[in-house]
Amino acid sequence: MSEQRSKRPTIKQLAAHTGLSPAAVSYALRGIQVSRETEARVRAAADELGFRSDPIARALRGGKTHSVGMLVASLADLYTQELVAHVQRELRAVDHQLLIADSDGDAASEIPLALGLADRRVDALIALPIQPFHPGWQEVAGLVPLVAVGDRIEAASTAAEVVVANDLGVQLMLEHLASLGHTRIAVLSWRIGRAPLRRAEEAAEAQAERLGIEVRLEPCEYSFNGSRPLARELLAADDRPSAIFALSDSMALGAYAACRELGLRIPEDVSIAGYDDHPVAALLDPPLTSIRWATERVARIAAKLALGAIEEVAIERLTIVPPVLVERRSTGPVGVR
Amino acid sequence: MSEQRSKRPTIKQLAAHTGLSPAAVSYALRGIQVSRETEARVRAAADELGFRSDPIARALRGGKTHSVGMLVASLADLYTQELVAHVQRELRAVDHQLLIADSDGDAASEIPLALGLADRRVDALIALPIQPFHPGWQEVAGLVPLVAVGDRIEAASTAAEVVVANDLGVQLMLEHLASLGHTRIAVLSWRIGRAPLRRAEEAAEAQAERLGIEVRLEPCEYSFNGSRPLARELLAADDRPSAIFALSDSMALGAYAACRELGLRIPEDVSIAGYDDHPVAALLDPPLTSIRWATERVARIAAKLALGAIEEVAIERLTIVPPVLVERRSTGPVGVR
DNA sequence: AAGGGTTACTTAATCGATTCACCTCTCATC
DNA sequence: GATGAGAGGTGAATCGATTAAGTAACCCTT
Repeated sequence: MSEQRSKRPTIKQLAAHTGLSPAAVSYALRGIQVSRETEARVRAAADELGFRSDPIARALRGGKTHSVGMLVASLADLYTQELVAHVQRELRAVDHQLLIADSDGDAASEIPLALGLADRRVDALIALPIQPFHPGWQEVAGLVPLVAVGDRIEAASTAAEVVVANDLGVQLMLEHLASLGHTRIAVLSWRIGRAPLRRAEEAAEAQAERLGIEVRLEPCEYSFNGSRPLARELLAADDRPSAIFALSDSMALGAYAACRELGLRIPEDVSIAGYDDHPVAALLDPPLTSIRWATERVARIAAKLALGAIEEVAIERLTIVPPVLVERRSTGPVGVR
Repeated sequence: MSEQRSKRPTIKQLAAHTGLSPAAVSYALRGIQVSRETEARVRAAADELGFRSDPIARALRGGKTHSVGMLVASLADLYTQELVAHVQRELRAVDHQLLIADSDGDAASEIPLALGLADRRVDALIALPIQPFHPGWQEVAGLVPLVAVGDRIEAASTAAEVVVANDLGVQLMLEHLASLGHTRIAVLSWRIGRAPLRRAEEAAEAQAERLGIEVRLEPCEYSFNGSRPLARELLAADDRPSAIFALSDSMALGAYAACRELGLRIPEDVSIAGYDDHPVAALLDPPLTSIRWATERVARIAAKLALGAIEEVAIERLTIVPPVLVERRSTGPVGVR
């Protein structure tokens, strides 16, 4: 079973091969304090033996690991996947590795996972927190530069934050729906009633009052298939809402499926709205009205901030991304019943 | 700028705190060769000081890192994202970390990325290779247990392989389309004309001959938005195909969008078929006919195999997953022109 | 009471790279 | 020809945990 694992050349073997000391080789590889000639000789030997510096050893000694951690709340979610993909692309461009941890909606595991990433000596940590108030973030931020995305982390001194103004996004959508005559709207939220969705929920309630419409918050499993039964139940009821506003495109997809199962037309019988404006949203039938907050841009900003924090250059401490309403054809005027 | 990074308690501090030697603490934490009393004392001290064993130091010494690497060809792709999400979930259940590298379709970077993951001492590596023939895999497999997914890696002694019988999948779909009367079919493939898609392409050509139909292979950008202009061009031509078979649901989505732009009805004017059967496929309008190969199951198998290889238990060396045709409403009989 | 076998530790080496402190030349300067 | 500076190295400690080898104490046996 246990095959023989080959071992790669170390700096010590390079030293033996070139007749230098390990220290000299180390310096040579980084081109400091050595003669041109020695440097060339070491590089040649390194190429010949296929030497790759061991990131683990370097990390232990305290150097950079060229890796960035990312803590997400649900890798099953479409927009999170987008975010991850774009961050990964940014990092790849500068030869950094991405380590992913997924709390899978479990608030209690969030801090331990973040600490676990810090223990692995990631040079920076990008987090999409679900518990921004947890004091544990303080410890995390003490171990590694922390970039918060989506919501502010109140409990710690983060290196930077990229905040999406979700209260504005919720406002835009509810205004849009209200202007179409909707007065009974179901808002699909996440089962964990915490930030950042808590803020979105608060915004929804505030807007409901302001606009004089009825908004019902429905805690939901966070995925296409999770929202499907809930949407079905809501739409089958006698007092069914005239519009469903899902706080994520993934959940909106579940609502689409429920409509089709029940034979309801979108938007004639019920309006459906999403959040995130995932690329898929525009390809649905009908195309989904959603709130765009430029996932790709946010990902790029987050990655740049993380890299900036690593280099210890001055970075923007707080970036606020205003979302916009993308009106497509899944929302329409309230029909006659 | 440079904030003070706090340092966590080490085994040495635990030793000082308990009056034991570092070695004794190390043993105690793993419950071997120590008295019950000492073990309890050490554990209590560990809890008190908030001790977490340093995975980097452990890795350097040669122990397990409790992390698994995953090399993918396109994190932007829906099915890859699914795969990653499910693998991550399996790993999380046993407290392992996932490290991701994305070659982004660049064949040349595949081996270096794999080696980079091996350098980080992942306990096992799950790879979705785009260059299964590359001799570099031999070196990778020599460094870390290698689990190949999607296609066999010919060039190396892998620990295990999970192969999807894509030739069968292609056959099923083309037979289905042929039985509906389609004789001119465009197959959207990937721009990198390599395995595993090369095998799918070969299968397509073989089936075309067998079934007596015309199949045109169209190399394509690998994403929704990438396939959109190509599909549009194909469908706008005079000799447009009566069916489009995209070798990934992501690309099928682009074809949907192209149809809508051109005012073509699915499946009356053109049939669209996908591959992978992503959860979104069933939610489209019309629901997408696709080939299911149970992404979640494959992910679970791959994760289990990786973990099995780590534990050095006997594992299935070759698992072949037969895909099945999921017939939905995006494919139909050829209409009259 | 001497010998054998456990148990519960301690000491020191190890993993691979980095870095501090030191050493030895060479060369310019007065 | 002594002084000093700087270039180009070397040796050893270090990061934190693991582990082989060694030791001291103790119990049991004959």
